[in-house]
Amino acid sequence: MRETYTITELTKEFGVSTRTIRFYEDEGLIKPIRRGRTRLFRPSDRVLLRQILRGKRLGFSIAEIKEIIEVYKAPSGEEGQINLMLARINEKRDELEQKRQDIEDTMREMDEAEESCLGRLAELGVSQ
Amino acid sequence: MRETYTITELTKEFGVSTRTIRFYEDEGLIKPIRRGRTRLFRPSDRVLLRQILRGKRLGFSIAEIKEIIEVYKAPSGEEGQINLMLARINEKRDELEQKRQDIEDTMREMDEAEESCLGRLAELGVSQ
DNA sequence: TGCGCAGTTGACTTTTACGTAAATCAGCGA
DNA sequence: TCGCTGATTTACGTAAAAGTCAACTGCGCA
Repeated sequence: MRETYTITELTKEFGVSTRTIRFYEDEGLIKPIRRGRTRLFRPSDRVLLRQILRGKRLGFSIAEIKEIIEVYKAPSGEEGQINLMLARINEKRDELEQKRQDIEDTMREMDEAEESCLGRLAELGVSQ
Repeated sequence: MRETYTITELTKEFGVSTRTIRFYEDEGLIKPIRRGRTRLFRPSDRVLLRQILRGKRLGFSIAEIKEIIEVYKAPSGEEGQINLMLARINEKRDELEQKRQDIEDTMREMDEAEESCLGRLAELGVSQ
């Protein structure tokens, strides 16, 4: 496992711009360490970036992704805090479940559209 | 099944503003009929609106949702057109599959976070 | 017939998530 | 020491997806 990554290494690996990565830092999503002025990304920053991009693909806003990332972090040991965190986890799970359902529904309609296309192709094949 | 719906009926049912619905019309996603100047939405428009909002929840842009809606519509009978449509369907399916995978991954991490929380709660319970 | 309400149009504004450009800096190989 | 390469900071720009506001219209009804 590498110690650190430069910003351009990460842009190449994930297909995003330096601007994007710095923007996520500004938003408080990642906190790379510095050597002088230049950023050095640890493996944990890389994991975070992967999670951020995953969240983006699912249509979560930066604010929502921030919330999700907060959830991943272990909460401070206090009982109230932990229960609050458990509640948040369930909220996020519900949102994900909704998205999962949306995907299933869309997939089903794709299947129907495909069937219809194949049916039409068959007709054309027969009539030729 | 109702014949038509007014715009406010749909805003209430789907929790969106009239501006939003008119915006989707401007973008060519729905084409309600008119009685004079006022819009009348048929059941098919309502179905379209449902599909649009589903697409939005999944993080598709209006342009992408437009593409998906095009896919639902049966293509013109020509063979080339139908094959093109089949290719598009598979593209969209791949995107959905990616999202599905992203959901699974996020769900798993949620589970881990929950485990960790429950573990901490157990520790607290024991030590009391 | 006058009022209020629901609907429409058009223009301007806002928020989010970056893109882009300019100026600056730090290391390093010739 | 020069110049290049890659990184940084600051600031302005922008596209998408609506929000907001103002002015107008038509209709049911008291």
